[in-house]
Amino acid sequence: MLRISKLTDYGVVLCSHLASGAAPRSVRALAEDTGIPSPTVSKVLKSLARAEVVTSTRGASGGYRLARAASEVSVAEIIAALDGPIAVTECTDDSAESSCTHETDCGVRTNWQRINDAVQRALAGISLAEMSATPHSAQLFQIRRLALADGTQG
Amino acid sequence: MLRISKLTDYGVVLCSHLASGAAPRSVRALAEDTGIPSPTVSKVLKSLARAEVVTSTRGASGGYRLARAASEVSVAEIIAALDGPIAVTECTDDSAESSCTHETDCGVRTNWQRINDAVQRALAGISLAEMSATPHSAQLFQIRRLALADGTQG
DNA sequence: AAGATATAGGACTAGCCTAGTCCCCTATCG
DNA sequence: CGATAGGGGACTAGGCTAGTCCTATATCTT
Repeated sequence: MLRISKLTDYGVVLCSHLASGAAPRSVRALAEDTGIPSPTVSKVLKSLARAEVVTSTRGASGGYRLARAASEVSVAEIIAALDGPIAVTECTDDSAESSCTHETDCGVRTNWQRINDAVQRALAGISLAEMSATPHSAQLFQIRRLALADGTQG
Repeated sequence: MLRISKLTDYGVVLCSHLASGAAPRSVRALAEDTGIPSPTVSKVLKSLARAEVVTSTRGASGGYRLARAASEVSVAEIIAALDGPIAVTECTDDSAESSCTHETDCGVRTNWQRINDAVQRALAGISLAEMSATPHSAQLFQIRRLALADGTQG
């Protein structure tokens, strides 16, 4: 299915909500806004905080904020924070290369790597600001930034 | 992880092997060549046959062949045959839209759809012939064809 | 015609991973 | 000092993936 996890989807939605205001928002408030159960909201934001996508403030009237401007946070970052590094196949993963014992036979491997890079590049080129854009302003969503041609022809 | 399933990976490897010759290859022979257990090889090829990516010949000296030239089979097809339609999020899937009850709130949705299309387009632009290319001929692998700019700005 | 070869289709199972929950600790504000 | 809010991690249930196996069917060879 080539599908990202639900938690990652939540992450994008939550960050998108955070992008709409500068004040820290509590887990509870975000849970109410998004309909995502609060323990799950908490879990997602904890991971995002560790990846320095969001920052947290403890104590009364604390909560979470985006660590940077929405335009400076890429979708790829959010995915990486919650789902681990983007690896389309096991071959393209950092670890566990021993599981594929016929790498020499496997001419396919290098090219999976390229596809992986391409997908990575695509997701890195999309900012949270663009993801948060309403459908009405979809014209502002420069899908052209997804173009993968740049810099991959080396 | 944004990862395709192992079966899909196998599918690409198997098709890649099939691309190297015109004669039908049996499950057993392919299993020996690739190191993939033969029941699994069988399962994968059955799915690919149903999707008309490969054709089968029964009986003695039968086996599987590519249904078309390797240059005419896209990676996206193989993924779709084995993993189902490409759907990065649940929102972008055809069915089960009821699971997301806050679609109106969710400005993110339309943009996931675009990302989905972009990934789809990327994978559709890569042929099996290109995937099968050895690393040495990697320069022939026109990653430029991954460019997603074309036709997505409507 | 008979037997060997090879796929078709589908049922079934084990194991892993995701999603979600919960608990206790620490920090900050009033 | 107490209330609020996040930090960290353990734990569990469910679903999905990967893999196996069995029987039926088609084709070739002798």
